[in-house]
Amino acid sequence: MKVTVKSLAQAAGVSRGTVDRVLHNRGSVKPEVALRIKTLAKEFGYVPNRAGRALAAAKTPFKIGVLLPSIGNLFFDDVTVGINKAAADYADLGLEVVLKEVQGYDVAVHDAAIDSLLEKNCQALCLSTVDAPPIREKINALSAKGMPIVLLNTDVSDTQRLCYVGSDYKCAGATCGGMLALCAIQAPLKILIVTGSKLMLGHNLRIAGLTEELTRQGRAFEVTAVVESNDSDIRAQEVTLQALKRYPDINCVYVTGAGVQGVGAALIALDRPEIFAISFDEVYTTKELVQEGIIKFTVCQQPERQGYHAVKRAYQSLSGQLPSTVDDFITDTIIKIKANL
Amino acid sequence: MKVTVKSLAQAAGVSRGTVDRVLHNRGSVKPEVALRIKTLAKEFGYVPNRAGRALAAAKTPFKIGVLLPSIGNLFFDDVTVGINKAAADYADLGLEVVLKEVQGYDVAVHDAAIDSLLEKNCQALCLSTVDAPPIREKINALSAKGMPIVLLNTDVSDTQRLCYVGSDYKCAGATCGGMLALCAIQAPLKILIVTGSKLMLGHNLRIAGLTEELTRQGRAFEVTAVVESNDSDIRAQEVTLQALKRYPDINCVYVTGAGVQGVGAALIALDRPEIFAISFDEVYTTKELVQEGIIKFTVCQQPERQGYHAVKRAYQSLSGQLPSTVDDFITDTIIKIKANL
DNA sequence: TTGAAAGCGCTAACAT
DNA sequence: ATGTTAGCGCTTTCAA
Repeated sequence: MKVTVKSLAQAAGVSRGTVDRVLHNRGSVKPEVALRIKTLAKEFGYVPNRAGRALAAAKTPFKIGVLLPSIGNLFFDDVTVGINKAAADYADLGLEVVLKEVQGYDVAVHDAAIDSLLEKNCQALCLSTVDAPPIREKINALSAKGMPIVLLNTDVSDTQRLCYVGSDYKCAGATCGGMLALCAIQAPLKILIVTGSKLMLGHNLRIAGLTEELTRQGRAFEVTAVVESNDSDIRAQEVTLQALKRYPDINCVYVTGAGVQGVGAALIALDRPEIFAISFDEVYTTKELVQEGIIKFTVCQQPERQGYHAVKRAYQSLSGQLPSTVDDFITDTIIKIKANL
Repeated sequence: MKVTVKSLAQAAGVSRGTVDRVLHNRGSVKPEVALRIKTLAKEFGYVPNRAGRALAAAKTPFKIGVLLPSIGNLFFDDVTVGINKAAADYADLGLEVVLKEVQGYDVAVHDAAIDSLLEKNCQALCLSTVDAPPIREKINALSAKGMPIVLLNTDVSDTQRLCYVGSDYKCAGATCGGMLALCAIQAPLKILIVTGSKLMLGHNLRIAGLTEELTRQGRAFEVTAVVESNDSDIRAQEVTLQALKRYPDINCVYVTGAGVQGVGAALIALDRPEIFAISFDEVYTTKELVQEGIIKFTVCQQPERQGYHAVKRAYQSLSGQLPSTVDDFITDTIIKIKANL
């Protein structure tokens, strides 16, 4: 027999209104009654019916706020596509998505952006944000109040969030290592690492993943130099040029963050097509470089799925479809070469 | 303003019952009235509300029939997982999924299986079936009657189906070619092709994709032999052993279908780890062979997503969410090596 | 051939 | 603090 608000009300000997109030912690219910109803709901395994709620609350949809540092970062275009698809898929189930886009990773900016989403009465959040104390505290405070928070693309350490939806950066790095081992340039690898920032956890994990996997496979290699691009193409080009001139025996370039186009420009300028360059993600310019053979392969993380599933998870949580603890949603680590781009 | 059955009824000057009858072609409506209502619905861009229907028709759910040749074929395990997830996701929106599993690709068996799904009053079908005239005719006849039919994993030529959900086999083959070119064994490639069946379109496309890509990249290669495994591991082991003994200079084995484990067994038996073996999909035994380094990489096709999306598409069609023509859903071509398995 | 009314599960406004 | 009621969009009787 199917468990509904009605059947719960009957079982508890109260009205449906009371059950509804208890289920949504709206107060104005005698604590003992509330407890009884909650117990019953758990016992019978009550799961709210989304169709019923969508219909009843058509004019008060669930509001999910999404924060993306997407301004000036083409990577997030695909994430946004996924978010919009989820929004469309769940629109007639009573979902409204508010998207807040910011530029870069300034803590104060992110902090303010989250506040602005809260002011708009969002009941759940999907955040692609920075791993900094003020943000961490805000996430934990909101979580403690019962707000579902999904961390998207970038996790924040030591937080009680609903779940993380994104890539396994270390696996992505290891995959690059595995590919390098497989592709077996004859000479020992002399690697130039062009990283976005030494402060970005994801970038560091990609580096660790690479070196660990090369070591695990017993491949001879050396990290000749590590330079920072600050995710800027101009800067990436400059530091790559410098490093390649200074260390002429470098035969592999590993680009952990943005700035891929800049690295490509440097390789073209120096006319060193024999250098084995690899990168992450598939923004338009990176695709072109793979097509041209400048970048040999790029390791991707299904950004569209990340956007879609972050919103889906938040919606599921709000509509009470989720168990109390949920697994993280780790997207696949996808190797793209010319042929499957 | 939102377009509902009610608003349509008002606009047409009839009752909601009449509009409903027209929208579902239930007859018993004067043709001119029916036409007027249909025109209005199109004009106003009416899209049925899934929540409303789910609630009203809770005891008469949409019934979607799924046919899989999954008995004895581990590949379909993941497809089934996806199907079940979709079934769960849409259960409270009034979806019921009937799964019919058969063994192999016998036309008569598949034909009968489809009939059995129809007898159970399925209103839409997801079929992973054979490309044979009787099946083709049945699909076209049902499609003509307005039944949404999704072809899953394997397309059937010359059919008017709703859409195809599955892999791009040629791209998968080309991806293998691209990887071989990248991985650059020094000597010219001498390839043994172990195909499932020369009658399977997918297997043939994988072969064509490989050779075309190698040619495109100007890679020296030769297809030394092509043998058939009939997707049986025992047979695959036998024919692989024979071929490798007969052509000792083969340095690459390309397994287009099932029987990967058999090929692995042959390679282990002959102790020829230097042979560059590649395969498709990631059934348990294939994963093990990749872990062991016997298979260098395997190219996968997201079977779980295929199952999920086939059901999702069929549901969307039944619930009137889809435009008149829909794109095929082509899953990604995914290279898996030891590190990202 | 058509209309009217009931009800699916839920929420919100109103009444007690 | 609790109960009652109306109604969301749709389908399905039952009448007419």
